[in-house]
Amino acid sequence: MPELPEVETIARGLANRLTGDVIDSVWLGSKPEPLRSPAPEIVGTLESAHIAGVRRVGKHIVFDLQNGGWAHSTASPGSAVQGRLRTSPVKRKRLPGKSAPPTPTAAQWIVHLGMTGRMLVCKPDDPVEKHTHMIAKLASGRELRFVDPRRFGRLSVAHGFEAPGSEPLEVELERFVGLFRGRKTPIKSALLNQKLLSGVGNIYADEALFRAGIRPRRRAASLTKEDLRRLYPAVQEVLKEAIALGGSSISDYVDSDGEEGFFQLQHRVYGREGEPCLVCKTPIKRVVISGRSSHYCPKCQR
DNA sequence: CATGTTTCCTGACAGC
DNA sequence: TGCTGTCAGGAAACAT
Repeated sequence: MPELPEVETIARGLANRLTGDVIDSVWLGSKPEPLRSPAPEIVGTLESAHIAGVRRVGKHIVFDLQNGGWAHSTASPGSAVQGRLRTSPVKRKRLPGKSAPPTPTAAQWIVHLGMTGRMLVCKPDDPVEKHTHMIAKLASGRELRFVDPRRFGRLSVAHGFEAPGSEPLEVELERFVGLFRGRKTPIKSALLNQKLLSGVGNIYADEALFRAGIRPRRRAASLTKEDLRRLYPAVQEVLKEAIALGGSSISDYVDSDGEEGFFQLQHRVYGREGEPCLVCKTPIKRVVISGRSSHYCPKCQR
């Protein structure tokens, strides 16, 4: 399941392979769930667009596009107000005083992989996998395909896309501490809250809490400054180590080259219910917190 | 607003 | 073999 390290790995792979290419045409499947922007807007933004770069923002893959097929400035801000498309992450920041921008050439294509989403760089004659929801034909002759059996993934286009929460690898300690102030929710849930930190998922939340010696059910507000001083580097270290190993592969995740990550070999609590703690041999416990399975050592974590 | 619960999805797997 | 039920989980929707 792609969290920050997996998305980072995938985005890097896509950047290496796709930067400089051009999207010639786009095919969208018939399933509406993956689309978070109106289909015509996605197609219009992507077709003829030059891929200037690919990066990760939180758990999102962001394709930076230039010279899209549409003069995108007029994509009506009010048109998607209704119905199920209301939360399109399209945000527009117009400079006050400037008249209608003549040539806004920068747009972003945002891909969230959800649980089972994959971005595959294929040859045109590669068999099209089941649950393929999008195919972008590239000027290089290759195809970029979005495959997602469970359809928790999301596609959208935006201008000035920003994640709602702080980047875990960039946030400063003071701000990190402030994120949890006064929150009655369990620290595990707070770590998963993307509006606080963008990119931490279930695996790395459990792993970071283990390294910091903090039980997942502790109320966030109850953590001492000392607790948070341990949690802060724990989160960053676990993410960095995972990125260095290409992420974790539990079942669904494969990066854009089809390679699996290896960080799952480093998991100390996640998926180890009943197995001995690697530090003290106490059996690892599993509990459910806000519907998320959470793993911890009852002795090492307080 | 903050927080907790339900819902969306399909494939894998256990049990019969 | 084939069926049924359960589980996995990110994040939006909904309820409190």
